[in-house]
Amino acid sequence: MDALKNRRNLESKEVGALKAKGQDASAEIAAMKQVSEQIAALDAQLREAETTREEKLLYVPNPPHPSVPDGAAAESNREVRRWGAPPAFDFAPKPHWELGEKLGILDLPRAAKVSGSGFTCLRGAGARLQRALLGFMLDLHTQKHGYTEIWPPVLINAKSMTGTGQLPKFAEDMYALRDDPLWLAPTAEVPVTNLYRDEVLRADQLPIKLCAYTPCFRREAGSAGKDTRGMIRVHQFDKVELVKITSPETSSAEHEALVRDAEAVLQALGLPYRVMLLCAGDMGFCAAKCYDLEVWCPGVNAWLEVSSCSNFEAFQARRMNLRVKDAEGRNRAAHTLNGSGVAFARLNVALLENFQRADGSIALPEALRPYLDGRAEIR
RNA sequence: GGAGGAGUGGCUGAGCGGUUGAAGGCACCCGACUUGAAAUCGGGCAGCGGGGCAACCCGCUCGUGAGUUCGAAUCUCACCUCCUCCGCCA
Repeated sequence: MDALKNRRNLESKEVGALKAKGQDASAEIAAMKQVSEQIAALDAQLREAETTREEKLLYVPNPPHPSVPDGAAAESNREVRRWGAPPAFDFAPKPHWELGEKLGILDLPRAAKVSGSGFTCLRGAGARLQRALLGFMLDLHTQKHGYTEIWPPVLINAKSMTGTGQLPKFAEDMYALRDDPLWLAPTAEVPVTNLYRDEVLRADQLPIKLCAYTPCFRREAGSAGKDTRGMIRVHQFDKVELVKITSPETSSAEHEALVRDAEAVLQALGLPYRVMLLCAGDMGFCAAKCYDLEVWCPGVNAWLEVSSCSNFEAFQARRMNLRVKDAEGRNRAAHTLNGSGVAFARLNVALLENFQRADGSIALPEALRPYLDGRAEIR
């Protein structure tokens, strides 16, 4: 193939030289025409084979990191550590939907009227609390953890969705627009990581640490009937996301640090949680290793996932052609990581259920008060 | 949405069918001059993939993709992005 192309290149130059001298080159031209036809045929074959191969590769999941435990489902996840103690109540703790409704801060019936089931509407102090959480989390990550704040688009094209691994396999999990080839972001991971798609980064730019607040949209296809009450599993929720782009050498350490950054949110709010290392079977398609942060929610009597911190290693970087130039000047796939820091909906659940009092009012954590004009409770 | 214009190396900017992978400038690197620096002068300097111990060699790349041609940065078509003006609009 390359040899044929080489011949065409060389002899075409000769044709040019002959013509420049005013000589006849029709014999050479005829020969080259044949060569060009051969090249075109081979080229088409090669392209087709490569396209087929790449399409198939897009469906191959990321192999788990060696430190990931075996196992098919959540039962095999390993608890790594636990922080805080579940609160002791001298009354029966209520679930968040009862608390929220009584306080007039959560209006699920009207949200269903506007959009449908699986949507929430917060009101008054509930809405105000979101604004406080947003400021609190972003300040924590930008001021204490060294992340740069990003405010990205949330309507996403197919290339970006493929880059982070949502497409082509998970198209049915996402909302698509009817008239434009765009998708609603299921997580800020997509727009934020894809900011660097098709780039070659210098080692001295790394690690890149970004955080972003965005709404997130998920169809939750296939999870019908699960967690249908309240605001545990909804189609639209808000999230502060942490994203890192690192060299292959440092991604593992950066992953651990990212988990700690997410934990810092829960610690500052005083919410009891545990860190779970997911087993191979419970991890997503893209991750090489993943920790979940699960916060204790006494009202629903369950540990709820408020953050999922993944190291994708080179998986996403290869899909999005994101590379790092190493010391020898070679380009290698970067490593990408992300984790929620943290998701709002379930955080609300945790705040309401953990800090509820017998009379149905809610005590607000100290750390949030500067963001709430000093307010200490919702009642 | 309508009408125009533009996309070339890290940046800028020429080229508009035939040794052009691409002039010039800036930036950068090496060297000379200098006590040092600046200025000046000389030299070097695109990326990706493949082959070789190496000197080097080959292929691809001028927004993307198709096409015309023996040969395309240069011609044709489609798409994408950006800019200007009009309309609409938070």
